[in-house]
Amino acid sequence: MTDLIPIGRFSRMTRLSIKALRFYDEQGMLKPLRVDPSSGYRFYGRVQANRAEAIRILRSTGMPIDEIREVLAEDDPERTGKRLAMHRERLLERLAEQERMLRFLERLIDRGEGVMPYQVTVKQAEPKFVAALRLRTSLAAAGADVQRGFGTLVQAMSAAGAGPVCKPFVIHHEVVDEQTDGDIEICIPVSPGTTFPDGPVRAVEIPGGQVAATVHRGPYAEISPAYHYVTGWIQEQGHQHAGPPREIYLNDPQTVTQDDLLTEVQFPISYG
Amino acid sequence: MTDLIPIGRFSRMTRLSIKALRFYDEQGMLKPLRVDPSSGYRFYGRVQANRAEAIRILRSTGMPIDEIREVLAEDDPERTGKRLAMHRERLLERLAEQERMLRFLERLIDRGEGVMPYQVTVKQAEPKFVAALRLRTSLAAAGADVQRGFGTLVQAMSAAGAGPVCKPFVIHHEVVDEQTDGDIEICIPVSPGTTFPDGPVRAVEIPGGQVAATVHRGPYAEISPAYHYVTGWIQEQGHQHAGPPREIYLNDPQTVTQDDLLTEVQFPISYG
DNA sequence: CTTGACCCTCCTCCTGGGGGAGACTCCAAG
DNA sequence: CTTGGAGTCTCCCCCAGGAGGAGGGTCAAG
Repeated sequence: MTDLIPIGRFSRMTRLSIKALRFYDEQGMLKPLRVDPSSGYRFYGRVQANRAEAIRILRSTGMPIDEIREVLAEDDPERTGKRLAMHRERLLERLAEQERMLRFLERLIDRGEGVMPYQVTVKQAEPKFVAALRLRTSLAAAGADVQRGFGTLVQAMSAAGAGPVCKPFVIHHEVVDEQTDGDIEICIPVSPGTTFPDGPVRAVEIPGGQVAATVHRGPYAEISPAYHYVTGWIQEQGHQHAGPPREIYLNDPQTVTQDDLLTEVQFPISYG
Repeated sequence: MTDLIPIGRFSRMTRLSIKALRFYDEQGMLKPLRVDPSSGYRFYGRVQANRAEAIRILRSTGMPIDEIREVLAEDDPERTGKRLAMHRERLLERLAEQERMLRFLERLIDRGEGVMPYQVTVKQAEPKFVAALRLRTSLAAAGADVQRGFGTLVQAMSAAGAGPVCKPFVIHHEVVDEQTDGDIEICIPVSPGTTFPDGPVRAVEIPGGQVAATVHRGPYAEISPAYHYVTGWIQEQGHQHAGPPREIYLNDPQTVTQDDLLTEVQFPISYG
């Protein structure tokens, strides 16, 4: 009646490996209906194939064992639903992440230029008169801080009756690492002579000069290769660094997608 | 000039953990420029940040270490492109797979009926006169075999001037397991009295009777829980199996998506 | 000279099992 | 009753891709 199924047949029924079944038993998430005390043989009931299948499906979505156990232990279907929804969110996030990386790979393939598709050019940067805001930030907070910084600048500029005359940029006076925060200066070019009342926003003249530059296309988070590429190039050429690097935002995150963002990285150099 | 960067700073530059860097060194995919022979200190060059970044990105898409090593060792950009494209294909496949599972989860959530959303009903199945084709198949080949079987049946029926009078179905005379193949009978109901010339297609009368039935919604590959659910239910109720189970295809894979496929699973029973 | 920040090697641990050794156990046929 | 083959048991080691920590050497600044 309540026929008992040995592990091999149960394995074939549920398409879970024998090893996996024993593992799930050990983990307490799928205990056999009966374990023969003398031989140690595991015997499952048909009813359990059900639960086994659920485990298989959840595992195949990458849900960790502990969580599956919890999900299956949940009586309240509503809470089960919530858990599944949470897992679904996580899956979606990972999916989106992977797709971003995938598109990055695609770009690499499309250009057919190997793994590091940057071209460094040397050019003469003009001196610029800017509205500037100087602050410290960490890599993690940089995105939000720069965003807010530009907001502050735009407000101050409109109060001073000035408009942007050229692309905005950021000067990295110190290296901004993962943890260590660093000193950066957020700049929007304005017409020379513009003045600002006392406050965080100042009018500054940024000197020009020879720069080594390259353009990064893609999400801002992926910009570091561009930096490394340029610094590597400078070293190879035997040039000297001659000032803090700048990032010039060639287009607007509001109007193009992350993947099409263009950021120019400029390093002032002097011929060694 | 060729400044040497100790592992900690290089780790911050590349956002690879120190552990990971040491591991990559050991694996021979990112050897430091110089290793102090007395202290064992690793020193990297700026140029290597480049390669490190590539490794980080490839790893974040889940590419295994060995493959990254090969990709980076490739000189020919075309072959590199090919490799990346292959990896991209694999990523896409996994992505699609995960999305399928995700939709399955979604269905579970939507119904809000817990993890196993099946309802078993008992009903009286009518006897059916069918064009039948009997063959052996394995779980792996079942999809294609059944597809072809229906093709053969339809041909024979049109040759005999008969049309389908009701939904097609398949009888599982033996359990079809992962490896072991089993005996199945593919059936399309036709008007009683239809005859077929000698050949694989025969006219058969399928007896009716009491059946326990449930409907599976979703890809055919995910149907096994329905089977387990019904057999479990039959056992709980104390009924007896009274014949091989049938699958009735309620809609057409040509006209609806995999996710909306409806398959009724019927087990003939007798009250124990 | 000391102190604290770095760095080294070596060891164990994690997840989710896979592979295999060596020993029982079960069932059916001879 | 025996024998053989298939099925099962436990136990141990292995995989990727590192993380975490122990115990000890190094380096530069104060």
